[in-house]
Amino acid sequence: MRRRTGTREKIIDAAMRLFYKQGFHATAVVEVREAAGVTNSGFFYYFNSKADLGCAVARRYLELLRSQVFLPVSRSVEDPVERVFAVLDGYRGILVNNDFSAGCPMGRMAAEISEANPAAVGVLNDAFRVWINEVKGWLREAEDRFPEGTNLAKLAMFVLVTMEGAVMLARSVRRIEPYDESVAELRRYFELLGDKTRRTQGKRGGEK
Amino acid sequence: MRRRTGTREKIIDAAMRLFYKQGFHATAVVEVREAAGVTNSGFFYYFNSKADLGCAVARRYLELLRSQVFLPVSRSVEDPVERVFAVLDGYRGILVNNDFSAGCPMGRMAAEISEANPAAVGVLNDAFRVWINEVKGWLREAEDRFPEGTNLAKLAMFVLVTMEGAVMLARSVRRIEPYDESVAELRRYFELLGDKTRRTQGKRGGEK
DNA sequence: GTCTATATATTGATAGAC
DNA sequence: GTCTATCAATATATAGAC
Repeated sequence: MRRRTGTREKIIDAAMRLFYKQGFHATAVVEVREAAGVTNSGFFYYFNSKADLGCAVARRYLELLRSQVFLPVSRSVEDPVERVFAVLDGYRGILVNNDFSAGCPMGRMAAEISEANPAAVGVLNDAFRVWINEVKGWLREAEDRFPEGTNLAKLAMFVLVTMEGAVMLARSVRRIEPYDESVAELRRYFELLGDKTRRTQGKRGGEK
Repeated sequence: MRRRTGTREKIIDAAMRLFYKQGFHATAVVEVREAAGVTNSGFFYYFNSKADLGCAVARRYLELLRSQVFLPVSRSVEDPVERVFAVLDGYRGILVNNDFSAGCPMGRMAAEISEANPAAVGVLNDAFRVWINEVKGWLREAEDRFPEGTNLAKLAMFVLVTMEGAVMLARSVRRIEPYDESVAELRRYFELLGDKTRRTQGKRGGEK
């Protein structure tokens, strides 16, 4: 892990923002280096290629997953199941705060570069694994609220899939409703599975 | 609606295939016109710009939705709820038949061009609406299998969201499991909502 | 309506001085 | 490690003959 200051970091930072708002292909290297205040050669001193930058950005997404997505929620929300929905609420915030031009950075990048940049895809897939695993861990903390034998890994993956699909649709129609309604359906699924949690309750949360 | 033969149609056809396998930005106009066997000027005689082509392709997706996705399933599957899952199985086929380089053409395009090409986005959003509406219609045929007051429009949208998210993840990891498991979770949700349909049954299907 | 030829702009990437 | 200058390739798009 590298220091957070420095030119290289500034480039990754700028790229990250541009990529998740405009997409990878739609963003030129020039835009990135201008946003970062770096000269052209400066850029290619730090990165061999645009694909290389893509990898670095993917790795940054993976890092930020813990510090920006999961850790804050872990600290602020006690109930494990409510943590899951708090994470989903975080992605909602990204949508509305960016006027629906950005959703899930990882999902957007994965949708766009799947085949062309195998290295970056590998990192993104690691990130998806981390995402699912974290949610699975929370669900396991509350496993007695789900039916015997419920596959929590698959359920966690389903949460990710719901989020990604909902983000895509909401972004396309530029309205939050598809997102909110999808989360509501997911919530209903959880309830039908037996989870009785409600936003204020937390009968077994936080025992970690 | 235009004739299916003719140069313009050949271009749209070629573009459609390239776009949903490589993406819109990653596909150059040259590739499209070469795949269509059309000269460069020939291309720009029929389309004002690449964005224009994007619109035409989106419109084609919308057309094909009825003829290629919903109509065949309507004819071959009797039970309305099973029709929904038969459609999902169709997208599964796209994934595996293209070795995970293609999933849902509409979803891929929507994820990529959201802001840059408002006209195409409009068409895609129409297509999403048609998709949801068709599924909603099927669910309504089986509405007595769901709890009183179930919002079938939202449920239909949730099916779309699940499919899109699952396609994205399966495409990224190049494995079918995330897709199959997501559909299984959706199936479980339907069961918990009260639907008792099974692949062979159809206790109330096809009364239309 | 299709061809050849070409324009123009932008792209990703390099060379070499300081 | 950062600068100026520049490359070669690719991109979208146009002109004008037939």
